[in-house]
Amino acid sequence: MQTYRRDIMAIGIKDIARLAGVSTATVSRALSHPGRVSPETRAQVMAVVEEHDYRVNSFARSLRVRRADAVLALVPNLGNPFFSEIIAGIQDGLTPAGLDLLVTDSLSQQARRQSPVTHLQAARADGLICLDGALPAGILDDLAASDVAGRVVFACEWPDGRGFPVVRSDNRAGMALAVQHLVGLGHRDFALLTGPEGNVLTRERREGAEAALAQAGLSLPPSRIAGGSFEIRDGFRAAGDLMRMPSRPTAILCSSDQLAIGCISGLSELGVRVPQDVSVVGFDDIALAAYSRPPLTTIRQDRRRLGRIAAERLLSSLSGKPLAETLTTLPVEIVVRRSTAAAPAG
Amino acid sequence: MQTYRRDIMAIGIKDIARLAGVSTATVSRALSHPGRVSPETRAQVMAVVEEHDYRVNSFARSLRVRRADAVLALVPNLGNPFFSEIIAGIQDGLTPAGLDLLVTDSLSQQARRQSPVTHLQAARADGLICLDGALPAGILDDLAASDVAGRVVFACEWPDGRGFPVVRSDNRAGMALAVQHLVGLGHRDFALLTGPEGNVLTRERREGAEAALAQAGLSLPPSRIAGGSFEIRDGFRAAGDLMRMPSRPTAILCSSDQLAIGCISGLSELGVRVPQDVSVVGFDDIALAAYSRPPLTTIRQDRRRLGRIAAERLLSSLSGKPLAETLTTLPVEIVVRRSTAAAPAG
DNA sequence: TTGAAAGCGGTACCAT
DNA sequence: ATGGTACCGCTTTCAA
Repeated sequence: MQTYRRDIMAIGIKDIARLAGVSTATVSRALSHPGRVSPETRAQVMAVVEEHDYRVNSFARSLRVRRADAVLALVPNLGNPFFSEIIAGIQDGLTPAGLDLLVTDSLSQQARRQSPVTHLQAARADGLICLDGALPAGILDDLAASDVAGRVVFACEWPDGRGFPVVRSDNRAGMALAVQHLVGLGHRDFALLTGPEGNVLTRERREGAEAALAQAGLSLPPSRIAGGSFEIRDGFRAAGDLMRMPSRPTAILCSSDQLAIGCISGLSELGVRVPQDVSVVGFDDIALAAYSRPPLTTIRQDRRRLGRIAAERLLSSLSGKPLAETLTTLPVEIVVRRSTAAAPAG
Repeated sequence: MQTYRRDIMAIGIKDIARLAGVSTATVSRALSHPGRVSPETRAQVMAVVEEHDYRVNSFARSLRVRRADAVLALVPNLGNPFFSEIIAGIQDGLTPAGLDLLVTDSLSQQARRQSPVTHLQAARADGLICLDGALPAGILDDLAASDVAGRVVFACEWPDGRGFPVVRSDNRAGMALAVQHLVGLGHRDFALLTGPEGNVLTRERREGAEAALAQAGLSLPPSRIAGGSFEIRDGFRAAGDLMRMPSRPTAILCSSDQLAIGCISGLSELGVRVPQDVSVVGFDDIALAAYSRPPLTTIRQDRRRLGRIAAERLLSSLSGKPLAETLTTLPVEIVVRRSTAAAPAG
């Protein structure tokens, strides 16, 4: 397909060996196992290495040691800024171990009619961190295959009942926090803006909300559930739908900050005041949450930490240590700002 | 450093050859140059390949063909969601060519005391797309070295006077658009919120604003220039600084949407109404811009397209075609929403 | 059209 | 501590 090739021949280990007056074996050792070489030899070799700015050809090395020193992160959609923090966290976890990060999104994988498993099988990556919980069953089967086992961890999202290791935020507890906050403020009429149908986060957050509501003796009629994606525009649209109903909710639980911001925007357009008329709470605590108007009350999940921990889990799994726990649930907290207030009297 | 290795031995080309009753050469050809193999042989080989889900070991292949089929994207900061659209665009440009995307940020590169050049020299990537215009001079020297020439393109940001190929938005024209819009609305008192000191975008946008202002017979006194980063919190802070001044601006040009949103947030806290008291315009048109309160008037740059074009430029440079132009400047447009209005009488 | 075999650039075993 | 060398898995002449 491609026809180019690296033009110039980079300097190789043989050149270094010749220049330093030692064997290639010694150069290799000086570089990878400095302890196994006499200090003088090492110094000698390193001098030549520095002088010529020699770099080990990573393919030759990987071919020999059967290791890529790279991890693949699979994101549902690269264009979605929500994932950037998690990716940054993954990078944080990988960097100390000297591993590289490969990134793709599910969309372009499909475009190439490839599965992320290809990368593992083709030895391009040692492991996979998957941020997409909605992979097709066929791909999940591949991922569960023995030759790939122990090289995959899910982060943030995950597929159900597959037994993969997963690192996630405590989505249920988060929604419970939101409900309790609102109930404490006197709210009784709730609505919920959900994420996409079939998404685990959608389900967990909904169930978390329903459970907490039930505990307060409240419930969520189907007519009070709207949404269908995590995106702003759907929050905007849902606000209209909700306000058009005969009995209006006084509190809206949103499954993402984007949804919440869109919702508030929609409410404003309709002349509904937040938080005087209705309170809204988000989920995620994205950077903008503190600066939207009004500043958003939301559930903070530490996405960077989530990414880092996922990377660390994968790394220890790769080095053969069995994971202490398959399911790691990170705590969340509520950040009360000004999009929530006491329920309007009446 | 790492001690793990891929546990199982994946099936190799020799196995396929044996199973199909042909030589490895034929298997290789059947896979890479189907035309050079008889239809029967090809079918025979492909059957075995499919059956065992065989994948070419990419390292062995890359070692042999001296090509990585991967491109490295260097982002200043992976955690910054601003870049995700560009990355997605790069992916768009790479996918049709079958190339993989490696991603790192400048921060973790430094942490590893590596330069992106290492990836190129170590043959891990065929080319580099750099979104960081503020690389240290030493690294830029490396990038300019002959053995790396033609394998680098800058996108969005770029270093000055180095002659690297760059793909960017028309930052000056964008600011000019903003100024003209505001001048048309009767504004005479401008302020500018800039990005970080030393950043090219900061400079281009400032110069664009100043030039357009000059053309309208207006100017921007130093006291009316604030900012110092593209981030929300600095927009928030700058709003305070600006409003504390004896003579207040009626229009604030922001070098990013983040800055604009922070600024509006800060103004609101001070009781200053947008757009009745002051108009503010952003730059970028991020997804949230349309949904902030008030919806943000801003300069739209097509970040996805920018990424895609950068990838395409790199690809053609890698395949030896000289670039038609070193500097590619993409058009921007103004999106008028509701954060701008006629200057208050007075 | 097909096969034999020589590497690609390292690493690590086995001697010394 | 060091060197010789087989080999990692694939691609690509070169011959047949």
